[in-house]
Amino acid sequence: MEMDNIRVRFAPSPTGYVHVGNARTALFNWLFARHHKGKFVLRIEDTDVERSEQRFETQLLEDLRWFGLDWDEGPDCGGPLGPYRQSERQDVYRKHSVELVEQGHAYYCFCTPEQLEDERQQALKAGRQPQYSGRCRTLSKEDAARRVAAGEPAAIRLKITDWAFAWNDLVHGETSFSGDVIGDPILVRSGGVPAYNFAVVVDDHLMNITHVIRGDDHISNTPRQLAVYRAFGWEPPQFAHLSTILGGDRARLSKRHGATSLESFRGLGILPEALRNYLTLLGWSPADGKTEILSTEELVRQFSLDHIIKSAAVFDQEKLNWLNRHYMKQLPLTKLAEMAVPFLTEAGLVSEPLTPPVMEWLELVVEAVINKIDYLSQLPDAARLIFEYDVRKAGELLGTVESPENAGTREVLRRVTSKLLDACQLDYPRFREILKDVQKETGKKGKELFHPVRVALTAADSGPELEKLIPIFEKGAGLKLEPPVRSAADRMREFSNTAHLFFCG
RNA sequence: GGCGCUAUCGUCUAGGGGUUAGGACGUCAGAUUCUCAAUCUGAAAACCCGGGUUCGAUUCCCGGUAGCGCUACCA
Repeated sequence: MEMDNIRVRFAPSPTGYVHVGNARTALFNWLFARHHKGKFVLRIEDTDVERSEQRFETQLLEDLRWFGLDWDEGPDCGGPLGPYRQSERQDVYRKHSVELVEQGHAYYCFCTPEQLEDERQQALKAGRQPQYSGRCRTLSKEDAARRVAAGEPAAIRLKITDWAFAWNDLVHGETSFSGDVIGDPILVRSGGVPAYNFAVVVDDHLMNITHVIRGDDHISNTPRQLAVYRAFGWEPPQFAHLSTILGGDRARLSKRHGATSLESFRGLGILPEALRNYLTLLGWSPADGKTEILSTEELVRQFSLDHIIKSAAVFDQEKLNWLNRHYMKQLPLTKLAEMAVPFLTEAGLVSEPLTPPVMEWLELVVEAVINKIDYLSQLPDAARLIFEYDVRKAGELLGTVESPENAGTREVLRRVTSKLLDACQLDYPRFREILKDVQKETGKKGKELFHPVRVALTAADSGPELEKLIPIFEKGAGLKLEPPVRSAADRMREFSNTAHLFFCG
């Protein structure tokens, strides 16, 4: 295979929603270009997009950039073969379509949509192939030109003359279609808007695209496009068709399956490197067949079209989560704390100003809960027990401390509380000493000792290690945060008052 | 209806005419920890069906079935 001057493209429509399937297509193109040190071109298919929806393009580019892709030529950075927006290439399409008509490869079609729909329905009813009859094909050129000049609406159709279309698909191998299954396809709609199958071919050729890597829903479009290449006498690029991504119910992955857009993954706090790794694994595997965790550099190094699987894959959020957890743990705490800020702020757990000491403290917070979450947006919930203290909940979880059968628990909590209140400077070693003393005094140890203390301190019966929580409480209390974080002593004081620890038994 | 694409554990996949069919996520069990999580160890778990070809098919061929796509003046 000719591997010099590789040029690939990603040509999305700006809809304000980058589906993971499209993201994966973009990623595979990008990986292929980077692997071969070729060019990655971004082209916007916006012929149908309202001018007022221009903000969608901005959003699209931002999503792709967040995802970690960069492009050598595109609507924002330009390039030698622009413009890179289809809406700005209308003249190009017009010129090329007229050329085909003049050469006799295409013709004007005056059939109305209603007429065509009628024929279609009839063919379907009669069990025939619903296909354009070719009625306008035989109109004389002069006649057609006259009607067009008179302002009659006309579409332009391509004359299909070939018996068969075949190509060597880089993923699927030899693929072919018989020529008689496609009716003469529309090149330009009567409104003057070019049809997809025409515009892509013109663009891909004019932009010197060497490899077209796209979704396999385009396989059946390929013969139509091949026909356009042939009509122009252009050499077609190589094609590689990627399988579809399905949801758990084996239907195409769509919005109703949950998070399916780059934006939604970003909102969940999924790391782009995790998503890149996961999406690449969905349909591609490294040469050793075993490695699962591959950095983007490694993906670029190893990527190759011939390890792409042909069958559709079901999107598995659990596996993405697993990769995301991995990449989160790889991140330096400073970085992680920074990324956590928006999520914590939104949950109302922290507020400005986030001074350096506060950020340092947040690193401890993030570290304490990092292995309890799949992605960053779960962090506020996991860390809530640091920021909020619900004394009633603590009481409920511990049951009635007044009752006789809880005498042991009561004793533990009493002693811990008074020692905690006496301790002027609490850190974990000191806390540990206190518990040791209480253990000696009460004979309680292990779970019996720790559990009541944990519940009284956090109002939850599970959570991060007390070893991590104690310093977080103490340092947090010293920071004068808004809302404030309460110290261990403070929590115990309130608990003992509410539970009447010292007034019974 | 026609045409096309696809088919290995629940999921992502490796493999390939003779293998104990490999890895990963998830699940379950054990270890560990004050708890949950994390971690470590282990277990259960797959070649869609039928017919060829062959000494031998999960692998190659054909058919079926199922899923998906296209069948547009959608992209």
